[in-house]
Amino acid sequence: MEEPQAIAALGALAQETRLQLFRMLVTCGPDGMSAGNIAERLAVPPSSLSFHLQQLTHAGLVTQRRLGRNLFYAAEYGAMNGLLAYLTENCCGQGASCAPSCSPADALARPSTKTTAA
Amino acid sequence: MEEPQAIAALGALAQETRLQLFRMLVTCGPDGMSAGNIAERLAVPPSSLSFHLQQLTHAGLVTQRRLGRNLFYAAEYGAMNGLLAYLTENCCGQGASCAPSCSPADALARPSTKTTAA
DNA sequence: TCTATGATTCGATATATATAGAAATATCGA
DNA sequence: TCGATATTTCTATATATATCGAATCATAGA
Repeated sequence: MEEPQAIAALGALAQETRLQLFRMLVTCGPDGMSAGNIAERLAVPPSSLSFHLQQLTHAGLVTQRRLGRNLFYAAEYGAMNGLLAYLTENCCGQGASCAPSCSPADALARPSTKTTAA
Repeated sequence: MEEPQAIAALGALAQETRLQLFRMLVTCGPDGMSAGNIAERLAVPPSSLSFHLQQLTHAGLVTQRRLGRNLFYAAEYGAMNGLLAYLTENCCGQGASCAPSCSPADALARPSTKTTAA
């Protein structure tokens, strides 16, 4: 992950509603959750939610998928994995051996992303 | 680390100047760097730098220490460690075994902080 | 105490972000 | 095609953040 992407991801998560939203999507797994369902659970007006979903999507942290009338949003585990890798590499001094890797969930979600992230 | 602290840390790092600043401090080690030195290296006006240092300090990511006329700022490895732990725990599904821990640098910088951070 | 230096705080301004109602768009089922 | 539902986009507004010159504060040395 490059610096601009890392900044985008950090900024996307640095907000209460979005952090809670992302955490919820993470627990939901790859199938994700519909926008309406999210709005209800988080008690956020639809238009506000849409704004936050857009922020997360633009940062590459969530993906969108339509199912009938519903739009399902799911956590992009690879992006979070990449962010963790970036932070770990830039926080632990130069030659330190820090083990980041979110491998279980990463493998669950998308095994191919792992190479690009680091 | 709790959610509000995590949000503060994420927000503090979600800015180009501050991310670069923090990365620089990380490479500097526990001794840190004087404000003037930072300002020169990052080519940022003193007042602007002061603002960013305040943001990072308030988020607990850096510490301040006076040496004569100079104020030295150093990376707080424990805070970054805590952030990584928080993100890892909230990104990797529920029961996944993700190893975050920035232990080498944490030990290098301040072995006592480890208990408070997590 | 006076002056120079290092750094912050103040103040003003520009820009970005967050909130949310209203209108528009997309899809489904009848 | 029409109405109902799901969701977004538009629009306005409030709030927060970023920038940086000028003024202020803190320390050291003469």
